[in-house]
This record gives sequence, structure tokens and C-alpha cells, in this order.
Amino acid sequence: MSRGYGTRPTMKDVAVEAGVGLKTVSRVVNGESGVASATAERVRAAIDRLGFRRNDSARLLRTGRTASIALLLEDIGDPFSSALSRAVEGVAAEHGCLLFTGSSAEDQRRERDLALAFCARRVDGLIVVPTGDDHRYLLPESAAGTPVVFLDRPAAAIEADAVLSDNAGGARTGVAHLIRHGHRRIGFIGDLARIHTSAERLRGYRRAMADAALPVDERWIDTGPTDAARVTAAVDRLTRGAAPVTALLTANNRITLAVLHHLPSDGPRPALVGFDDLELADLLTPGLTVVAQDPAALGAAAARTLFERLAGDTGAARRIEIPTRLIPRGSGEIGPRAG
Amino acid sequence: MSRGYGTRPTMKDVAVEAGVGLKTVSRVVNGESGVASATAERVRAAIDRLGFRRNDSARLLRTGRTASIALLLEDIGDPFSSALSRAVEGVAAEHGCLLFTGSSAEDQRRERDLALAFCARRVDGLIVVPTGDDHRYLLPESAAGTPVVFLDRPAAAIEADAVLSDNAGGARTGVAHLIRHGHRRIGFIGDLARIHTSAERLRGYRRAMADAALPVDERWIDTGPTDAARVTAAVDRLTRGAAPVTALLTANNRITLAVLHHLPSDGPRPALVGFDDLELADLLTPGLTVVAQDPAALGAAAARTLFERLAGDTGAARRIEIPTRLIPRGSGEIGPRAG
DNA sequence: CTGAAAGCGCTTACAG
DNA sequence: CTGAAAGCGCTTACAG
Repeated sequence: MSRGYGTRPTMKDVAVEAGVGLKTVSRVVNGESGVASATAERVRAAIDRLGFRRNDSARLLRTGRTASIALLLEDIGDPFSSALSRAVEGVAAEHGCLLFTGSSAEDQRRERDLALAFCARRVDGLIVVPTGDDHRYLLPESAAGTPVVFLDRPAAAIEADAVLSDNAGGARTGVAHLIRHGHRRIGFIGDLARIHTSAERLRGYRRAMADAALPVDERWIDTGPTDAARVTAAVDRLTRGAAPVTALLTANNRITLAVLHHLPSDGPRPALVGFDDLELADLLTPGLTVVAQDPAALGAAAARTLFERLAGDTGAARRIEIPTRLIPRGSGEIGPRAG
Repeated sequence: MSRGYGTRPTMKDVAVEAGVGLKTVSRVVNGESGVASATAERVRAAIDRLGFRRNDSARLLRTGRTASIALLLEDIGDPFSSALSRAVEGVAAEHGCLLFTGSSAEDQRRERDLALAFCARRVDGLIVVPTGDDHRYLLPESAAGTPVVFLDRPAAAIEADAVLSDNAGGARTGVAHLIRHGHRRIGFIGDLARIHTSAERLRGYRRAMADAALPVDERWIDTGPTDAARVTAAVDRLTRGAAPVTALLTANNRITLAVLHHLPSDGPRPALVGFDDLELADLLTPGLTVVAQDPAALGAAAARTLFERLAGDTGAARRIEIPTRLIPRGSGEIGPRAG
């Protein structure tokens, strides 16, 4: 006995239909004890006749929580983001929470608008892969009881929980690997210097060079936007310019992709270690050596932290670092060319 | 003047603080006209002092909509799903809607539980990449006014809007391409036969063979789960068995990946056309020829359809088919081996 | 065992 | 220009 399009029966309708009070319907719907079985049966019959389904949004308004969390990504469409989402979704599901997702598209304003829109919905908590350089706008929200955990990059201008990859350590390991294979002149192609992950990876590069007592020529370092044109120009300058390098560390997957598309498919190539793993990387010739992040661990740690905050943990802001892993596949084991 | 942790000020608090009525606060918050500027100023000052932010969930309860839609995917972590998400998110944002996402993990029960959980939240609409074989459970929801659009695969056992790739046409084009390159014995490695996309792609395969008046040996067709072990066994049987083929159509990206990992990297290989594009496919040796789907168009069309339903379109169920595109890159242009 | 009243935080419809 | 009352669909706290 479904009703007209767009009008859903309410508990009140069920109560009238069953000839009982509203509270009795609520008891039956929520499986509370203390309802005579005959009464409960009448209520259930009314529910079926009317096709009643409880409105959880209304229930949650009264309850004070929304049983939902939000994940604000850079771009849900990229593989790293979607791996984070999967991990966060898994933990949210364990806690009976539904998940909002949204993408900032690296736009500070959009990040802020989306984050505040989620807070206005009163999500129980928020996980943010931040792009902005000032997150003070979230302070009132977290003070009011909406915990915020930062993921992949730390918060700017506020103290907050953050779950990050060991960016410096990963880059250091990657560069040390190249040094071990005989390279002395190693180039670094990175993202914009203002981006935390990029800066950390550059720090790891410098650290590895210093560990090996190798000088760094600043012309070997190229940071900027990750569009193919700029990356391609960087490759040419670094490999064929005045101070040529014999190996490259590319500091994220977009840069690595652009470099791979630009390198000659035949003839000598610089050694290459990419930050971030890529599907099919093992099937390239040579295979692509990478410093792989662990997005599943990153996402899960962020979600766990969020739920611990929701459970009442009011300790100091935490910073969790997830290890990276060097995966040698060929491109990083090419030796320096003679000369 | 923020209040204690976990207690947010309400409009009522603001009204008291400003010494005005509740409705006046509502007017100011919503930018309605007809408030004396001095009064509005007092209200704004109170809002700032208290750190008031409107609770959108409460507002939406009164309004009757939730300004949110849900996207139920197979697995948010895979590239196809995440490309769909990006497209859906873009259209949702145009309509001021937030997006819930969830993954069924190919589990019928989880699909149902999640879909109904979203409906219980009263999302304005639902987009489902279905995995179940009976969607009658959604009938009461759509009858009550929650439109549902199916994406990538059609609904089972109910009439509903669906946005699909031209699976049969794509496979037909791929196989015709192999035939044009001289192949007569072509294998098909597909997903479980019960899955709509798999069945359609097989239909396209048969159609192309029939178009060219080529006989099909049923031993050339292998369908089943997409785990590497089964796919690997299929490759061996098809290429080295009693009725060997000279070319393969792999009917989705997981299968293609398993096949690529199994084929010898040197020595003769069967020609290969994969359904679904893969990142780096162009950098393999040989490049991977694919029948590419257009997830951006699929997701956008599904979201547009959903919003048209929300705008009042009550026409018959629609079925939208998005074209696929053959991208030759080398593996599909290998000729049949002598013999 | 059962239900009427009040309330979650807003908006709607109406009256001054 | 302003606000008191009723209501969105539930749950909570209480009384019978």
C-alpha cells in the first residue's frame, strides 16, 4: 500500500494506522523491549501496509550525531586519493558511519567551502588532505566538537592531528639507492616548493647526498607545477644542460608519468626512481623503480585517529608517520653513463 | 567567545544574545530582506560573539530534502570507479549537492544494506553500480520519491534508468580490428558470464566473428572469476591448448593486467586487445591496444539523468549508451604467427 | 506495558 | 520591520 510519489509515511502515520501511540511505534522500530507481542504485531503490520521506513536524518537530529564522516581529497579521481578513500571507507563502515567525499582540486577556496559545508551538516568528523596554507578557519569547528584529522600533508597555522608518509625518509632511501649504483650527479624534479610533501622529499634528497658527502649543484634541482610542459623542460635541462645529471628522482606520480613519456624509448637513459607506485610499473622496459607510499595504511591510520578522537581522546595533537618502501625494478639500477 | 567543547550555539542562543526573535536571526542568516540594518548588525555581532554556524542538517529536515546524493560503487579504490566518482561529484557540485560514496565490494547484501542506508538518510537520489541480481528492494524507495539511476550495469528485475557503455559495440570493434589484422582464431577471456557487461562483450565478440563469417570454436571462450590464477590458466589453455588462438580479447582491466603479467616478455606473443584503458598502456612494449570506456561521460550522464528526475522528469525509464573508443598501440596490430 | 509532552535546530505560514 | 506559533520526523524523559 505505497502512498503517492514523494510522500513517505511517518511514524505518526504508522501510529494512527495501528491505533497505538507514537512511542510504541518507535519502540517496535528500534527493537526495544516492553511491547506486548500482539501490539508489536499490529505495529509491524501497519509498517508493512504503509511501507514505512524510518527517516534516519530525523532520528540523528534528535540524537546529536550524524553517523557520517567526510573525507576531503585533492581529487577523488586519482589513484592515490581513491586508495585513501577505500581505506577510510573500510574503517568508517566498522563504526557504522557513512562517508561523504569531496575534492578540492587543489583550490584553497574550494577546500574551505567544502570543509565548512561538511561541518555545517554536522558530520561527526572530518579528514582533510589539505591544499590551503591556513587552516585557522577550522579552529571553531574543532573547538565545537568536530574533530579534524589531516592526511598526507599537515595542517597549516594550527595544531592538529596529521597522518603523513615518511616523505623525507623515502626520498633519502631512493637517492641512496641511486648513489649505491654509482651516481654522483643526481637530479630532483619536484612539485611546487610550497607543498609540504615536495619540500620534505627535497629534504630527503639533500640528506642522502650529504650522507654520502656528495656536493649538490643547485642546478640539479627543479621544482614547479606538475604539468607535462614544465616537467619535460626540466628533464631536458637536467639531462642535457650545462650541469648534466646521470640519474633522476621524480618526486610524485604525475611528474614520473611526464618524465616516462618524455624519455627516449631507445638509447641511453638516465637512471630513474619515482616517488609513488604506478600500475604496470613492473611491465615497463626497464621496470620502474619506485619509492611506494602505503595509501591503505595512511587512510586507515587517519580514520582510526578520527574515531579515537570521537571516542573521547583529548590528548595533544598527534603526528603519525607511515613508512615508504623502495621497490627496485630496473630503472633505478641503471649505472651512470661513461663520461 | 566560543562555548564549551561539543556544544554549539543555536539560533535561539543568538536570538537571546541579540535580544531579538528567532525569526529575525533566521532572516539575517539566510540573507532575507526586510530587516532593519541596525537590527541585522546586532544579530551579526551576536553570531560572531557566539561563533554560531547554522546546522544544515536541521534546516534540511524542515525543507524536506538533504541536498545530498549517494554513489554506490563496486570499489571506490579502483581507477574506473574513481573516474566515475569524479564525474558524479562534478555534476553534484553544480547542483549544490554533497556526495556520499560507498563500495559494495561485489557483495549483494552489502549493496542492499548500503543503498537502503542511503535511502534512510533520505538522500535526494541514488546512483548505483549494481552487483546484485534483484533490485526490487529499491522499488519502494523510488516509488516514495528517491530516484535511482543505474550505472555501468542495468538494474535486475526492475525497470530503471541506466547509463551503460556500448559494451557489445566496443567488443565487436576490438575483435573486428584483430580480424582486419589477419586473425581467424581469436580467444575471449571474460568475467563471470552472469555479469551483464561480460555477457554483452561476449555478444560483441560473437557478432564480429559472424560479421566476418568466421566460425567460433567454443573452446576459444573462457569466462569466470577474474583472479590471476584462473586467467593465467585460461591464457595457457587458449594459446597452447588443443585449439590454439592467435589473438585475445580480454574483457576487462583486471583480466588484461593478469594476462600482461603472464605473457612472455620476449618471444612471440598473441595479439591482444584489452577492454578498459590502463595508465602507462602506451609505454609498454608493445603498447597495449585497448577498447577504452569513457568513465567521465558515464558518470556525468548518470548524474545528469538523476538531477533531471529530481527536477520532475517522470518519463519512462531511460537507457543511455556511451560509446567506446578503440586505441591502437601495438599489441592489437600483431599479425597471426605462421602456422 | 503504553503514551502524551517536550525537544533536537531549524523553516514555514501567519499575524501584527 | 518583527516575532510567536506550529511543524519537519524522530527520540528523550517522564508519568501512568
